Amino acid sequence: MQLSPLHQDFVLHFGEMGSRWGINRTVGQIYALLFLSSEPLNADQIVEGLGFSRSNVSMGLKELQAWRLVRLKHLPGDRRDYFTTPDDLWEIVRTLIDERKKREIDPTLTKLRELQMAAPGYPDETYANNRIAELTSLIELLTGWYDDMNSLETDRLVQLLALGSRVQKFIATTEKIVPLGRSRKEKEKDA
Amino acid sequence: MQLSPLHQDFVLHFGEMGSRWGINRTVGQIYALLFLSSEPLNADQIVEGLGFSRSNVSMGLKELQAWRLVRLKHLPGDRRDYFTTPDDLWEIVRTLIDERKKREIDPTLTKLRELQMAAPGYPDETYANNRIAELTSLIELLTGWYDDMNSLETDRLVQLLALGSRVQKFIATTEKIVPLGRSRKEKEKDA
DNA sequence: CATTAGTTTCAGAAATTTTTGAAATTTAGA
DNA sequence: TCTAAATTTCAAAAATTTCTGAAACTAATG
Repeated sequence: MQLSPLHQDFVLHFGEMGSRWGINRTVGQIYALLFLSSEPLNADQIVEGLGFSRSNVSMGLKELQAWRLVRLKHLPGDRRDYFTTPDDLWEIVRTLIDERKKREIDPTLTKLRELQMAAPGYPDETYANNRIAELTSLIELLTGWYDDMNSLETDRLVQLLALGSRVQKFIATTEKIVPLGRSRKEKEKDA
Repeated sequence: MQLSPLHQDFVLHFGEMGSRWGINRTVGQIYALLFLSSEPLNADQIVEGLGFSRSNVSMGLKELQAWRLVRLKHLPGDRRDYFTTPDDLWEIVRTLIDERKKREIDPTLTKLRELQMAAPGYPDETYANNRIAELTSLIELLTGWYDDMNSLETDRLVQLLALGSRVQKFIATTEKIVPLGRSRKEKEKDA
């Protein structure tokens, strides 16, 4: 399979960007190829298209599966594995963010909480302990918000994204009419 | 300067995570050390604390400056460069996201737009062209939303984050009373 | 149960990135 | 302008990551 110039360009770009996204060139290119392909592809077709060794492609596919970024398909009367990317781009985005959060943020949050537990053992390091506490609650706010938004249906999510910072103004102007109800939980926290 | 166990633990963690965040171990550790330090540090103090070579620290500091993640300070009567991280964590988060966006997303958006321009030249590749168009508008929605949110003052931003997906419900219930005004621009687009 | 198409593993080769020490450059003040 | 402290550059060494080909493994089918 000879790649068209369009595919070529797209695939090479994703390969180059791969390293910035914390995946390698091979994985980036394989994903790009699958992303543009209307039909599922098997490992040999990928080898043909990209010119990597068979084993490299196998590794790459394994990594993409670990990231939950590709789906495995089987064609009738063919026992080879075929791979696709989800049709729904929002599903891809959600997976991508979930997995990056899992790899890049969760371990740090765990470590920060652990350090915070140990803080009384370092009574002289007030500044450092404060920084750690501040960082922890900031990350907790952000990840909590993310979990919350992630629970929305895509349509609702898109609606909010399109609204952008105007929600702010919206809330401000309507608050006089319909007071912004904070949850009971929050009020108790403050009290 | 011998690092306390608290510093040690924090610094080593950031070093390890560095590779997942697209920076290297040295850079991660230098940043962590500066982050916990109440006072600005000069290169030699960092060398002492972390045990890297002087030149490695110099490179690392240069990279952190390229990321706009450290500030340069000068103490009176001392011509060495001293470095700190901003007191305000939100400033750090904003810089971090801006820079990652610049490195990880903007180049791809540029490439996607370029490919989209060229689409009429590939009339047979309908599926690929559609995928590219869809991906472009999704990324544009996300980055547009981000730019918008980024323009908010921190207090407002925190308010919205704390509210989370409840804005959704809030909008839904109040819309009957105060209709959700889409901007004129948007209405014209639809027409 | 032997064959064979398909896939994975793994040790070493190749490529890339990180780290270092020595030399070069910069700059503030004598 | 000269000196010396401070910093940066750069080529090579060290470490790490990626990639390959050969061998091992797996499982469907005759």
